[in-house]
Amino acid sequence: MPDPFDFADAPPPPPPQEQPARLPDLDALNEGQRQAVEAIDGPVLVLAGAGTGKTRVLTTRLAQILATGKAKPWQVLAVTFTNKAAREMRERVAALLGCPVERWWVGTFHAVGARILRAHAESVGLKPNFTILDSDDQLRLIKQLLKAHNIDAKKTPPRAVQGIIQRWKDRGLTPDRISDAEGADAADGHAAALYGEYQERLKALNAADFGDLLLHCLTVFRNDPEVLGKYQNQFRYILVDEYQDTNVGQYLWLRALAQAHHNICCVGDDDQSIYSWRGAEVGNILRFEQDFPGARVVRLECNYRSTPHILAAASGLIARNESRLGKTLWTHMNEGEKVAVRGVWDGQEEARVVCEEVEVLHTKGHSLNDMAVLVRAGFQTREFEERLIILAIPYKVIGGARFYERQEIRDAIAYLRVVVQPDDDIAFERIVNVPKRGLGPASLRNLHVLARAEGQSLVAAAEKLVETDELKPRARRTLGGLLDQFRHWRSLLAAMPHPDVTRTILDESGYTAMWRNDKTPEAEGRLENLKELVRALADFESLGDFLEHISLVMDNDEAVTDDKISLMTLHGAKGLEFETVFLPGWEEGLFPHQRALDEGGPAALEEERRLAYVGLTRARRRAFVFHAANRQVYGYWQSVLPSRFITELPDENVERGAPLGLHGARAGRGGGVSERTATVFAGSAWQSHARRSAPLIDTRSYQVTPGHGADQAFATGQRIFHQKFGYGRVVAVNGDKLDIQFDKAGTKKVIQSFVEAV
DNA sequence: TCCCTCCTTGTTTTT
DNA sequence: CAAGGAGGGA
Repeated sequence: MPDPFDFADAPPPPPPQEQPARLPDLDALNEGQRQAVEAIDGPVLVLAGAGTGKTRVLTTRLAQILATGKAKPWQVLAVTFTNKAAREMRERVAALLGCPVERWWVGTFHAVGARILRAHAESVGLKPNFTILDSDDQLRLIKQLLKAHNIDAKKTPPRAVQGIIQRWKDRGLTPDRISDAEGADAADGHAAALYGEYQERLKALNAADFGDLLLHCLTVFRNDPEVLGKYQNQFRYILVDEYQDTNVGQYLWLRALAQAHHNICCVGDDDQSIYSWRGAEVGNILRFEQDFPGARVVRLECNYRSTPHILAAASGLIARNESRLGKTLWTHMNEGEKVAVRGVWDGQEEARVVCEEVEVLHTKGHSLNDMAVLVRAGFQTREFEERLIILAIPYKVIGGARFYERQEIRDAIAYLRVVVQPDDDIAFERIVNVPKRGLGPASLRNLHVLARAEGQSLVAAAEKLVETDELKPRARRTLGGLLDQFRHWRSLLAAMPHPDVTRTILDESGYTAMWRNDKTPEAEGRLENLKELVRALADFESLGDFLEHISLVMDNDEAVTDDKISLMTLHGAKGLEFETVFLPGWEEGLFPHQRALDEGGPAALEEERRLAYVGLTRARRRAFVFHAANRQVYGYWQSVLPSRFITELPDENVERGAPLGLHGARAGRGGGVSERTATVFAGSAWQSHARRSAPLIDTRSYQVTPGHGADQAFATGQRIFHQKFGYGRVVAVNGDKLDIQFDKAGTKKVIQSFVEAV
């Protein structure tokens, strides 16, 4: 597999072979699409409604720019949000041109950001080989920081801190730009300080998190106009997919890069903006014309996907939103069926009815690949899975635990990371006691203390520590053995293909054996996954390449060869389409979700409505909406009301079907039901916001430096004190290691920073 | 150091 | 209800 992030170092010597690119055929496009393709110069916003051929416009436009010679491939920057989208873009443009395109900048925001950052890492205090941390690593780091400050993880949940920091990064805010007011009310007022320290730690670890990949770019651009100028001039044409999902940081990044040529083309649909909760700013797309003066706006409103009823139902629904640019989708298609709305008794019946319909369609010859169940929340898939298993209908759950997020894969990768980059403390900590080797928190604390005092990485500290008597003999031997293994594996890298090295590492470390001895039912699958990992490794040039790839590419596309119905969340369904779509769980509290209602106000309700719009517009020919009268939430049975979105669907496009199993539900609508619903939702989870004032924590009580000897010089004969061994006298000095004759403990080798002069 | 029990907490998720 | 984390006891 070619490395999808194989960007050229910019700008390279022109490729020797001028490629025989063919001009894309514009006659196949409709009027709007052609306008969007031909408006090459200047800022352009393409408002592409669902199913209006957005990708086609984007790819044809790219092909056009390249084929007419308006720009060389490396002068074109095309950014997407997912690797899948980037891959698709590459493939389709290559197909249009009839030849592969080399050295162009097509990738996700993060991949492109990483590429730029590696070239200028020094100016933000990183080395070019910095590690990219994922959210799991981040969390680990934040927990450490909380602990170091004696901050109660119950009052200040690490997850919350992580979220706050991430949101700040989304907005392009470095720690020095957090206003006092803002810092004060986040996470008991700790967040601002923690953010600063978190960044310091990352720098010390030579690591960047996902947010940093863009945030550091912004800093580089800000501090170094020459570098910025280089990229501004290089990128003659910039294309952005899914612009409605960009956050402030991404917007600033794009605006900075587009300053020289102003040829930026953003494609998006404000009605499909469903990621505000992770920092996306619909405002970016709503404001485009002000941000880029002289911008041309092209609307794509001819829908090639859905039947008129489906389209009208979706349009009628989304028309209730206030903050939108507004589009009127239309279609040439024949009428088709109305959107079917069905009430059922409970979740089980819902699953039963849906699966019956699936079976009926399947026996009529419809492929399962053409059907999908789209749910609001992940837990909803369970009932469908159970039912599908009973009926022996093949299914796939999309967006479950991803391959690279599985425990065993992350462990294996941590081993590789330590071998490739010994300073990777996060990875080291993850595997130092996996499998269990008796190097628990106590030994680790020792390492930490030393590493902090000496400003070194854990592995470096460990190398030093095993030379001394600081550790108990057993721990010392184990740690020494582990370090020897690291060295050994590192030396293998030069001599052996990296998949073999990996297998060796997994075997020799005892990691494989650990799972082989594990009697739980998952163990076998985990071993399978490890094999799969080794197999996947063969596709990469080197371990380094592989690690870069997986830190950025967390996707796992399954083979789509066999016929299976898809189960996924509405979020996961964006960008996909199916002949038949089932939309269960349209109930107040679940969809729109109670949490959105409680926390996000009217804006959040509009986002939920957009989510409903996305769901409906995934359907080509058939859409079924379901609502149950009773649903089990957190183990309790609740009576629930049909979603307001059901009421908002235009009557003429909806067939409100035989009222199945509404015996209790609708009848009780007048009073008791809604009251009970209200009580249940009011009572449960949404008090997480209640903030109690915490006593101020005395951070001085935590001491990082063990002794005071770190920067002291010791001379032979000097009296000293050591935390563990007590008083003694220096008998020899070897650099920062001392031989001490202890009064009680005999002669020991210890590290200077562990003793203090008395 | 490890294991067990108790308690809390429950969307959506890419990179 | 169910999972994950924290804290306590062996």
